[in-house]
Amino acid sequence: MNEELIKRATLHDVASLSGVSYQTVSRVINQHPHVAPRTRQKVLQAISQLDYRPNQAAKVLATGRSDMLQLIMYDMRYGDPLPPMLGAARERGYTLLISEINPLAAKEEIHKALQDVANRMIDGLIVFTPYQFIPYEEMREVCRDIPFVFVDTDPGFKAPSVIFDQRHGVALAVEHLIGLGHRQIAEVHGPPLHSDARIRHESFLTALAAHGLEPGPIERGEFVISSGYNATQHLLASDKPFSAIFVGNDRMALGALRALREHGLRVPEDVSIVGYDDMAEAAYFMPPLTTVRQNLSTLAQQSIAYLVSMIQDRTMPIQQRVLYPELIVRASTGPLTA
Amino acid sequence: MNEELIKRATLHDVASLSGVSYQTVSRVINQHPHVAPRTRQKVLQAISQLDYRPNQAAKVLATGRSDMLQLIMYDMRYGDPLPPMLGAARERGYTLLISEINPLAAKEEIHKALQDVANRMIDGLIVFTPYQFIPYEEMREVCRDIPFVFVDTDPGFKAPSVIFDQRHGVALAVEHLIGLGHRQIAEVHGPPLHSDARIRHESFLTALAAHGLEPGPIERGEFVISSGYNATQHLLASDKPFSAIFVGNDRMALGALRALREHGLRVPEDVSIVGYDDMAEAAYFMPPLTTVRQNLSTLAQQSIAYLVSMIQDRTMPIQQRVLYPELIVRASTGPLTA
DNA sequence: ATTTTTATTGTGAGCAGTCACAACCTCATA
DNA sequence: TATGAGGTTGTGACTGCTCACAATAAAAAT
Repeated sequence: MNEELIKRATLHDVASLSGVSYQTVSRVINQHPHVAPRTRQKVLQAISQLDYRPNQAAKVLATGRSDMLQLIMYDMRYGDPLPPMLGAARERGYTLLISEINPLAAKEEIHKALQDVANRMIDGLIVFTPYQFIPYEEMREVCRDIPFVFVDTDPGFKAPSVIFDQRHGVALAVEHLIGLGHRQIAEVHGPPLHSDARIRHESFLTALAAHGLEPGPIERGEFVISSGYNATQHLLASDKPFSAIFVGNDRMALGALRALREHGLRVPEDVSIVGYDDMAEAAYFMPPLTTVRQNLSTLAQQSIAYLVSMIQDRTMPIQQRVLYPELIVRASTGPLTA
Repeated sequence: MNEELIKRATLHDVASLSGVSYQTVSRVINQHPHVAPRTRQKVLQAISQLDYRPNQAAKVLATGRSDMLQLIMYDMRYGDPLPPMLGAARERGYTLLISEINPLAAKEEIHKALQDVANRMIDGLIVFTPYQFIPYEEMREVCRDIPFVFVDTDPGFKAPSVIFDQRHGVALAVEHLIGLGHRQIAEVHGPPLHSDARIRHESFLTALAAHGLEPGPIERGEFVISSGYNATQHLLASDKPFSAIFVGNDRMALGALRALREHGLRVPEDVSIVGYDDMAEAAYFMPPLTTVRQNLSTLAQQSIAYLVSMIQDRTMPIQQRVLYPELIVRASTGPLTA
């Protein structure tokens, strides 16, 4: 009764049990046409009898394809894009594997990590890191012939990429504030190494300049809640007045709300606040946050679609697909009160 | 100059270039001892000259090991446990792959998804789904000889598992409220199919009973913000009075805070609130949320450690490792005011 | 100097599939 | 009845690596 050592059934086991060749079994498994219904039946019967499961590693080795895509993220706690990415991949018949990489790590370490990924016989790679952490040519070299798409990287980056036009998003936010009468607009931006943070910051200055306005006080945060809190305290301590704050992401905006409240300032009566990202909680902040939403479903769809088309057609030209964000107006912004 | 079709170098290419056998090359790659330094040098030289990269699929096929673990989550948006899990796996020399499964899907679909995972030549599986979605024996059958650990499942579930003693966590929360003088405690619990939600709910009733108290009004939510908001409105509409609410998770607590505020009730002066999970934002709620924290690092460490020990020793007995949560007291709870 | 030990290398046979090709069988058509 | 067309099956040669074993060389012990 010692069934410990029963080996997994292979294609050949199934073949000999059902009295056909291994090739025929392979055909049945891969849904090839040109298999007689009766034969197929026999094979399927043998498969279930032996509880046969095809060995993926062997398949990958033989075909050179794995039907797996890998998504590389820079921070797993920011999980919002994951469900749409998984969905988009699945829709196209791919399994999406997810892993993390630290874009601020030493160059060698990054290379090692990327090579590791590239060797795992993956059909394509999505690099979701708003850090310009590796040049295109270097990436090509590391990845060999594995196609990859950058997501959320710099505009104008000459590499396969899908991005949001954050300049546009920031302009929407700033114009909204200006439309409400605000002229002295402060800013809390994120870490400059973070592409999104840098672009949003630059766009903020550009947008103000386009309207002939000088920026109000500016502080730097790190995209985490506490840094938004601290930065806002610094804003309040500065002698430059302001009636609104543009905050680089929603998380920091949450910190900003607390700082203002502790200072006895009401939002939006005393200070208006605009965030960025429209995270799930933003609608439930006190008050609900006006913010810029980027449609992550679209982003995921486009990224996967682009990647898959590169897999299928190696001559696919490099392009940058640009998507547009939208402004979500809630209660954290209001007209300037004299 | 057509370098399109350069094939990837193989072990044999390296071998012939460096004038040794393929086996020796293999030894160099796998850091085996018993390779003469000079030989190793020659081989390494050839490897870098050919830019050789070992083919993982072939390795997996030949060894039957992949040095990969897979983590199955039920909801990717809940990304908090991911970083510690990735770290814990990496520390032990494993790459962690992450994927999602819908525990409420049809049984067949779940089986298919699990088989898919199991066939991918993975060394071990962590199932992080607080849903009793598959019996132990069935899971064994699907996974064959691949070890797996359930995380965050029911206490007393006879399967390899790592859980938090939520009964204890809830008791801490309830006793905290009772200690503040509260006697009429309402509850917003999560969906009963969700193990955590159910256990927290049951523990809430038990904890009250242990102190001879009747529960206040009880509403059901779905663990998302809006449901906490709605449920709390229902609580307020009921005729049962209460001075505190125990909310099944922090997200719903956020909704509850808004509902109370809109109702003109102050927290904690009029109503105290305790949440569960201690999500990153909880400290920045208005007011900062008193909640129950579960140390996810410890959870990750223990899960991976247990899984790895099962991989290394197939006779490892089934056990359930129980960890303890702690109460984090913030400003959302205060003494009962007559 | 001879034996034993130990370090270093090479050989055959897998691992579990796929692909390209060839061979066979029908069946309808000329 | 012969002839192709096409559906159906089988064969050989791969995919790139590791394992167990054997063979050799060098060093240590007798």
